[in-house]
Amino acid sequence: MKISPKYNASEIESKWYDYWMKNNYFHSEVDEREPYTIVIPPPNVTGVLHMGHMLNNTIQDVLIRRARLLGKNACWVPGTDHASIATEAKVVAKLKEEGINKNDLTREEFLNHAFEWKDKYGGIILEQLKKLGASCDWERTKFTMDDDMSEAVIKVFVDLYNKGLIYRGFRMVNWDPEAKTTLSDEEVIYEERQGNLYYLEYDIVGSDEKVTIATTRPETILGDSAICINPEDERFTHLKGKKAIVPLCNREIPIIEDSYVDVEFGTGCLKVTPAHDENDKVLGDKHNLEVIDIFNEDASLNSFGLHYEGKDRFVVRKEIAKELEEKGYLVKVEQHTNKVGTSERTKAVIEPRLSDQWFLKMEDLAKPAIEGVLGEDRDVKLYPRKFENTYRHWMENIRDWNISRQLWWGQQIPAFYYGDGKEDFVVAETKEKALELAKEKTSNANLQTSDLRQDPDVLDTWFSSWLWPMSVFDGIRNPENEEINYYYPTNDLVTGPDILFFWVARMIISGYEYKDTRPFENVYLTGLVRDKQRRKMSKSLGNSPDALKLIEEYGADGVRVGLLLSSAAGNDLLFDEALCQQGKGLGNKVWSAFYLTSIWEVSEEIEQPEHSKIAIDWYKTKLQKTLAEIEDHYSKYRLSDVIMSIYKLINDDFCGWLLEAVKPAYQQPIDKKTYDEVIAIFEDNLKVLHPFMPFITEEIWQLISERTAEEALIIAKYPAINEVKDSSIIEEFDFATSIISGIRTIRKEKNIAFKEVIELYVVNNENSTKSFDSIIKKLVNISEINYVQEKVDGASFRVKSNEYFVPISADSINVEEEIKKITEELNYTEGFLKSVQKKLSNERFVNNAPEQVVANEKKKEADALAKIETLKASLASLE
RNA sequence: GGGCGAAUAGCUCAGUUGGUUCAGAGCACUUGGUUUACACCCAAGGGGUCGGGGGUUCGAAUCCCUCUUCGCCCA
Repeated sequence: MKISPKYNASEIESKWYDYWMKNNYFHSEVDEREPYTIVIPPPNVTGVLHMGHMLNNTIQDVLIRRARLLGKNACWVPGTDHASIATEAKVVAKLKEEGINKNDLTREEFLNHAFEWKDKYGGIILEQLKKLGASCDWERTKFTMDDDMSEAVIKVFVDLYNKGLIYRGFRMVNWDPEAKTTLSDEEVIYEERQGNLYYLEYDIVGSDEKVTIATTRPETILGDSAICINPEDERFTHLKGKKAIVPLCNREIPIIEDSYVDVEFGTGCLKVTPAHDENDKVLGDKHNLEVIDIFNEDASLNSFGLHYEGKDRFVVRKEIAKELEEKGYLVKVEQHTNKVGTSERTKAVIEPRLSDQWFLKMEDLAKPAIEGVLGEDRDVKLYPRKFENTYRHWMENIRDWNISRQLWWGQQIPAFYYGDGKEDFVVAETKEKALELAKEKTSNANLQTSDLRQDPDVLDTWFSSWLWPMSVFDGIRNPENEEINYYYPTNDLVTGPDILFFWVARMIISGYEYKDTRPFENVYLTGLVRDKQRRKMSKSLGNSPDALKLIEEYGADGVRVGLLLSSAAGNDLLFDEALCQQGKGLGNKVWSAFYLTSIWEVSEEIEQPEHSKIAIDWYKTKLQKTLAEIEDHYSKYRLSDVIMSIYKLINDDFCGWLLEAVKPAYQQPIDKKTYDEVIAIFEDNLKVLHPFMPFITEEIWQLISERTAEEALIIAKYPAINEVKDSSIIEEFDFATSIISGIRTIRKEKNIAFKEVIELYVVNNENSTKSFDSIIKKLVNISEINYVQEKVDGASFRVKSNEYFVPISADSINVEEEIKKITEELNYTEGFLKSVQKKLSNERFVNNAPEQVVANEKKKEADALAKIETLKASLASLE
């Protein structure tokens, strides 16, 4: 068959993806083989592919394809996440564009719009993953709001409630005034903001004294319920037991004492606003203070805001500062930098707010998950291990999880209210069951479903995704079904460290709670993808390359290799398109090597030449050694080292040395034995490379010979890995390459063209093997290698104590230069010898160092001595 | 403010129990090379006080102390 000398990625990639799909290689069914399972971290249903996904999913695909080649039953479950806040925000924005206000819609109408949106844009990202080559089992695609998935979520909620782990609490929560919802602590991003520190004077009741406090939020004085001083602080002793008057609203508030107050900060005197600050809330509870909430749900002021009622908090901050100044309460204003919590989704400044929420008690649930990861047997292993510390810190300080969200998009909380009392509700999977429970609880047999009002809030998205590894196999609803028993626990999880707590830790918690086992064995935490300036890639910066364009330009194979080349687990990846170029370069290299073999004419007539036989023997050993190395890297999840090893194997060893060694002269045929062996070796290389570059390897595999569907590369058998017992051939080969390098250097220095045949003379002090002579002769165009006892006139170089000579015409020999070169080498070697001997003459070294180390130093000494002999002899003959 | 981690070549990073991987890889750079598979190529080469200082040791990139700078998480 005629092979094109150039490789065209885009045509070939879609061809093979279709072929794999058609033959159903990605699909997995329960069978007798060992399973290998990965569940995808479900991307947001409305998301588009970005660099982080590309990295993530390439890693997963490498692991899955490798498992497939190793003969395991590989199952990669794809899917998407309903991402309640993000998706609802997008739908609200889209409706707004159409002139529709969410508040004018019923819940049902809104959800119809949302599902319409989801059906239209949902899953685009999964289509994009196909372009990358992701070999997911698409028949298993799940969505966190599929009916069965939602059922599982509700079932778990009810179960946890019945176990007494879910409770309703009036708590300080993070309130997003723009989305009008609570956020979990993890969804709040703290940003450093430049603000002001306002120093305000409060009058003291019944005296002319005043007290000055410092605050960053003057608008909250209207919610003040105390002034707090440190009991140790002598500056304020005189205020103990007195009362202060809040400016503007003229309310009297007590002056309390608590050691919580930092005497160094501000004036050492604190105003307490329990409704609007978490620490103040704690103080308030302790000292039994009044709670005065001055905000509406959009963070504008309510009636406690006096004449500021209805105005936004930031407007009020400016205006009230002005009023306070005019009325003489404002002493001074200082510049002050503080950390402000903002919403991850809407970017709005979050407001601590007291509200009714649902919470999950975490402390006891977390215990098995702490033991699982940090216990001695490391039931769940994190890669890289440095994240164990972060995990420990979080898990040991875990707080109850606020699982309710004031949204419509998501699983509605299955709590049903039948009255106005705080405890007038029941929790059940369906309204019918709820009615029964409510009848029981109230002893009112006349209750109707219409008397029940379901809690309007939905559950936090993570409350559905924490079940993901179980629920995709229906393990919650049917805990003993065949699939969950076969595929669960899954093997590897690949995700970013930014969701170690949001998601990974919670899956581990739910796994131990509901299956009494880990959800996965290994967690590979990838780094974040950053640009060359180390900035996080983001839409707003516009520094994220278009993923699909990259694939178009470099091919999916090239992009995959490019991404993995520089991404050690847990390290951020500084993305540079040049890496994709390197990936594409490897593809070209492989293709071009294949093209070379395709144009050879094969002859059964000729014998296998010596140089081919040796080169093939060497490569086979080298391959075994590299396979073992690769195995080791895989076991440590060091994929960038795996691809680097493969890169060097193919680029340097296979193309650079083996093919050069066996390549017949121009337009000469190659012997059949060598050809067959080279092709077999090529096939092994393709198998090793396949997980990283699935497309080009399958293409070449199928071009090498006609294959049936059962013989496709994607399901081929990975090369056997045998222990290398004798690696002397590799050492001998390395010695030969040093000789080849030496000759190349001489050719370059002396301007001897490659096509000019030269002779080589050797003084073989090392008594090194001659078996590589044929290869040396071929690779550096030498007519004859002559073994001699004495130095020969010409250019020279040394490998260990061996000396090599290339005779050249007398006028191009510069004796002085030769002497200088040899003298330098001699000086260096003598210096080296001296340091070695110094070590060896140190009694404490010889007595304390391990035998192996001492023996090695002795060998270094002997080698150096031999080399010095050679160099001195050379010098003597030149002078 | 609390916790965790990092600093090695121009860049990105390896370097496991202190000595056989001990100063390394890839990229970038410099120089030379194309009738012979690949210029998306090949070859040769330069380049680092292992962040600073101190200590332990026969021996330190590696262990300890300290300082500096940076990153991440949490409050």
